[in-house]
Amino acid sequence: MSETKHPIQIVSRRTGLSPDVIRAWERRYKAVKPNRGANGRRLYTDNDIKKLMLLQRITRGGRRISDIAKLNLNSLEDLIESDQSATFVQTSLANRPSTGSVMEYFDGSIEAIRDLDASKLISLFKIAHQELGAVFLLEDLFSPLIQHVRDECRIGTLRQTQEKFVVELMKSFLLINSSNTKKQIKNKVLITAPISQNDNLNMLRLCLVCEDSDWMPIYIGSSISADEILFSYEQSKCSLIILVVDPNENSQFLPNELRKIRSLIKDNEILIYGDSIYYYQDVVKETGMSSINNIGELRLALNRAKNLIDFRPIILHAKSENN
Amino acid sequence: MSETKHPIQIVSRRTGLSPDVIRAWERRYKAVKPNRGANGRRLYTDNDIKKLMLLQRITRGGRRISDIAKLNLNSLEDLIESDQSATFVQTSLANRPSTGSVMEYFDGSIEAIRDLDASKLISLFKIAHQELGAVFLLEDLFSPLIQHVRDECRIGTLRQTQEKFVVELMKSFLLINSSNTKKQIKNKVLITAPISQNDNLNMLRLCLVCEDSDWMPIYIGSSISADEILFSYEQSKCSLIILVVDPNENSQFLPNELRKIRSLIKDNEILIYGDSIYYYQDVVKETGMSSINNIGELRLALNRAKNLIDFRPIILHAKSENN
DNA sequence: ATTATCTAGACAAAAAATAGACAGATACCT
DNA sequence: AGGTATCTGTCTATTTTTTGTCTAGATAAT
Repeated sequence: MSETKHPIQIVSRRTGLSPDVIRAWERRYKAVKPNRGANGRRLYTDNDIKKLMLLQRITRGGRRISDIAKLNLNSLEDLIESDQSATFVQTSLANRPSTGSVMEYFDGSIEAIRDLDASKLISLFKIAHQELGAVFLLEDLFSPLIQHVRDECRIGTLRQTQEKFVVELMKSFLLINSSNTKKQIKNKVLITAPISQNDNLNMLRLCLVCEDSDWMPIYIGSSISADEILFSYEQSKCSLIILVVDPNENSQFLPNELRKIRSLIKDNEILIYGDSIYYYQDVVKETGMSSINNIGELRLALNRAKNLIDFRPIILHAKSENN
Repeated sequence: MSETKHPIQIVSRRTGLSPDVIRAWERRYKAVKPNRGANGRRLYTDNDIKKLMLLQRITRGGRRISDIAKLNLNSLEDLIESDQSATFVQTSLANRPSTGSVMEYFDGSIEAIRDLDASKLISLFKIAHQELGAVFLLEDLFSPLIQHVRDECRIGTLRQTQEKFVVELMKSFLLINSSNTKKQIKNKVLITAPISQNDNLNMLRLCLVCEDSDWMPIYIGSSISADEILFSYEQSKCSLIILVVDPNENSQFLPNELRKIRSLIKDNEILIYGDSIYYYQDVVKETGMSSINNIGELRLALNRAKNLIDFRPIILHAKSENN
């Protein structure tokens, strides 16, 4: 099958080696011996390419090309494997003394945000997370930080990009590091936002609170249509739904969307969380959802729901079986 | 059946090749042998057009026309396939020793995605990350996984929510865990996408490659306006910019946006990365940016740029001081 | 008359080859 | 440590080949 011969350009692109290097390796170490076409141009086989790719990787790992150029494919693959496993041993996490207060994290974060230095910011977050735990990380560091960045943005000291940057990182950090709890959680809660809603950071905050209240949050992101919400709710066997609404977005469709959701999910409690849900009071009442204005109310509602479910654990998903 | 014959003008329009080129390819390499009408004009069949389109794509991809002109349709399709897939899989080897465990991660991930179980998926990712390292995690697990999920989505076995779910988690995971290198990296590269572009996962993939080539990626997300890009570029003292473009999005504004960026950032090299930048060839050439088609090319460009910078380290940010 | 197409040849940019040089690392040897 | 030698990726200069484009003159179509 390897009838196809490749010109040096293609080899270069596939291997990431410059044509100069490829020729040098041939000239100096006979790493590959491509045949020539009638016109003197090199024509490489698939095996040549494979070998060059291996060589490229191994040399980037620190070996000298002269030592390995003459090896055959199998030896090279063995080599790459042993090199690979050797690097694993190296990367062990250093023990970090728990220094510093939240204030230091804050200042360090600001600096990292100013420089758009993601790795610095993340390592700060990691340390803070270890020291403070998820909830306090959010309340004591993230919240004031995002507040501060938004203020600075408004007066022009920081840029929109920097706000996006930090929000994105916080979001990802929470998403990846929030679910570290080892404790057994049985009750699941679906956290999402209907179509045209986008405040992901806030939603992740709710995830944390839920986890803190012994609920297992199922977070499926925002801008989710009614039937996707239904599907996720049934699929993950949640016993509660929290919809996050954000009045800043253009939300003329929200009332209708809420009605659609309710028509699909009839039996269960649905909480609506948002800073200013009073705009939608009427629809909320009409659809029989419970509006939640702040974290305290959320905690109360979560506990109430938990007791309710513990009381009648079986009935909840009766509906999903009719499908 | 295929009685319809096409004049050269039509062929030119359909293939994107100039009539001159089409004739030259026939004269020099007998790429196609159109019959002539009574008047001596060339009349091309649908198959001719198909072949010319394939030839066009392959030559754009770096092969020489003289090498491929005489191949038949099937060989050409194989070739385009292998070149294409080479850009995707690229670094992954056919038989890696860890295939067994990767397979387990894969199956476990599918299950977690089905259940929308974020914590399970993340802990799988974490283990895989430790075992494979960032690059192989992406190439051997994430790429096939996302491919599979998208396929399942298309045939309806998985839902849109589940695709969003896994993409979001992968994105966050990469963002948080990619920058773990301890090595000293001096050169920074800004990775972003202009307004109305959104393929974040791909961008994070580029971040990994950059890191692998000893560049420090500054990732500021997508849909960034020209002046925000300028700001980030100066603020973080990058010496290189990579713009990721995604032709799927509605991108009628892209050419103008590129011009705007170039007008703000005159002196430095700007790379454009995307699967099909051909569409924008003209603007790319006009703005003097370098188009990058695949990871191999990116590696080359990064190395070249690094050498360029090492050679003249001071001149680079002279411009930002005139402000 | 204008436009499109054809042939044949010419041209310049790009790509590839060879040989040699150079400079930053790395290794080796006092 | 310090000096020397080697390694190695890149670059230069020059030649040859490839290849897209252009020109000019002729012919046919609209």
